[in-house]
Amino acid sequence: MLSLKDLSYLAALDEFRHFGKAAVACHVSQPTLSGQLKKLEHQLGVQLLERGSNTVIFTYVGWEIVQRAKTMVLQAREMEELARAFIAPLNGRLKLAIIPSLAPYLMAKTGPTINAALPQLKIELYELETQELLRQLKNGDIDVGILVVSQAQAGLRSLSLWQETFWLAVGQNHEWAQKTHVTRADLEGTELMLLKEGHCLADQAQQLCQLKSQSQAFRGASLETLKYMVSAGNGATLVPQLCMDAWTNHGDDKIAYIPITTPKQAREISFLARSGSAYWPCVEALHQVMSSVMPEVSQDTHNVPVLI
Amino acid sequence: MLSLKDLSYLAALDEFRHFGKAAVACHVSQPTLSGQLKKLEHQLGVQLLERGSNTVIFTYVGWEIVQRAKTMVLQAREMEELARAFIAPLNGRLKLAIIPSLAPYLMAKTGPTINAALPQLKIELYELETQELLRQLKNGDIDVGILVVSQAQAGLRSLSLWQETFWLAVGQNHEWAQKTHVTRADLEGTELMLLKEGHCLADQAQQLCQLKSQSQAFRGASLETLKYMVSAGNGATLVPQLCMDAWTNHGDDKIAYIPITTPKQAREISFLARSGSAYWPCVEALHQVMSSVMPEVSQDTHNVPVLI
DNA sequence: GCAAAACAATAAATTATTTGTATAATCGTT
DNA sequence: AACGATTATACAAATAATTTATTGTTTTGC
Repeated sequence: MLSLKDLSYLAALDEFRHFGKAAVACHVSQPTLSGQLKKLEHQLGVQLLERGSNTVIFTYVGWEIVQRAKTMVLQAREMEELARAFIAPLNGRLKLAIIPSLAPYLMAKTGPTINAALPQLKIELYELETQELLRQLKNGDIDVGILVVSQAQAGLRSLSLWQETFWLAVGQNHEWAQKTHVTRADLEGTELMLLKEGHCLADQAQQLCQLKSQSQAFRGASLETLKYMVSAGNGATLVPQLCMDAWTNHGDDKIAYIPITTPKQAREISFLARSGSAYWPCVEALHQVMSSVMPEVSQDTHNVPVLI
Repeated sequence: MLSLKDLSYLAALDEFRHFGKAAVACHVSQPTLSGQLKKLEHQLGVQLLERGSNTVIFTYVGWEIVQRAKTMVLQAREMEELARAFIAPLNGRLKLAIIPSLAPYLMAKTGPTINAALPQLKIELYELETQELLRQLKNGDIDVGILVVSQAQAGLRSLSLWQETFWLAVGQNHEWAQKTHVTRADLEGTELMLLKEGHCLADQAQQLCQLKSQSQAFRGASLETLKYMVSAGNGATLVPQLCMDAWTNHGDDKIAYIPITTPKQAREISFLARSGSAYWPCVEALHQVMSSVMPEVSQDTHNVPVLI
């Protein structure tokens, strides 16, 4: 197989038209360059040069070959250059997926801080439901996921980010609108509006309410949809804390958010990446930055039963 | 320096996503491929792959690199392909220069035969005066020359093509128009119209007429110009045989061509190429084809004093 | 002309690299 | 916990690249 080194010798010879000088430029001895070019000619099966004691003349094929050789040597240099630009671990490109019930609120909250702390890190953000997220994470389509990890995943490594409490959201005119808190017992058997199948939040809510199967008439495509349903007085839903924060921050007072106590309910948000991921330093850095922005986890929620 | 072979290993791994299969495709053992890719990563200073026992996932840099690697491997193949197309010696491109007093007539006479006999040979034709022709021949700007060789040239090899006799061309009304022949003695001291300085034909004519120095009022830029001068009755000139053949073939009867005898005068036309030329087989083939087309050299012109 | 210099080719020894075989380690699966 | 599939490692063997020293030409300078 052709060797890039030999091609670089050829390119140097084209530049200097002198074996000795070309050899110096390539940091090798003259016999090396001479011999390797002879080998190259043998490999290609054509005479590239006419050698005179005082002249180096390229044949027509030699000229054609040397042109291509130069571009290939250049490409090799560019390849090394490209790699060098990525040596710093946080200069890379990270494909990050987040579950839909978390993505917009988490990124809105942490995005600016991430950009400030890791300006060189280019994040490609995906919004994927748990199963698809795990699939893509395993086959390399994405590099990191932020999701609710129910069980240890083979080949994946996790880093816990936060415990996110659940709140009950009802319209202003809802019968529970004035409640200061609800208990888990209150919720059992209650009909909540949930997200479509596949969203882990739906599973979590069902588990919380002890519902056997989902016979709900309405299943929302997104939390934003559910928000409009609730604010219009159409029943209640369960929202994660970040989502609630985002809504209340926008001064949306058509919805009452009621804390769930006795016991407080939460889901554990984790980073997940492949065990051997080259991006692990990246993941750790990102984890640290995000952690610094997350609200304190109240003492109460520690060691609560964590939902899947 | 990066190795094309390693890049091909990387490309194969991208194709199969499996070290073992990629190794088979590259005709090497799995540890070889494994080791060389590790070396490649070390050379580039970046991790190209995430290795799992059941997965091969390219990092972002790895993906970028492998794309470039594929194009480079392809280019190498194309380079080999290109060379292969030139292995047949007569498939090349030959830069041929001919002196101006010969070029148009020689190519008109031999061109069709050359094309028929060597259809794959691409000839780039140049028309150069002797000194410039030798210079370009030596530095490789051209590969073969057809000219009148006065003396052996260092580093060049010649092949005799033909001895071309000279004829005296005069207008129909010239005092010599009815002569059946002229002798060398007749010409001595005669004023002939010659080509510009640098044309070897001018030197040859001067030598023939024993003129000390050129004080001619008119010196033609080309034989075609001289032809018009002569046909208009403006004196005489010396033309080489091929030129005369071409003219008479066109039925130009305003000019009388008078053979020069006692002794017959001729110039030796030769091929000249660099001693180490890769095109020598080409030159020989071309020489043979051209020879077959040239007029027979009459017995008389053998061993005549050959002009420079 | 002849000696010296310049240049590339060659020879032989050394060093570096690539490769293969055998084996170990890892991970997921049963 | 053992197995199967897959990749990594160790080490020896083969291959290739490189160097120094030398030779053979050609050019140059006297």
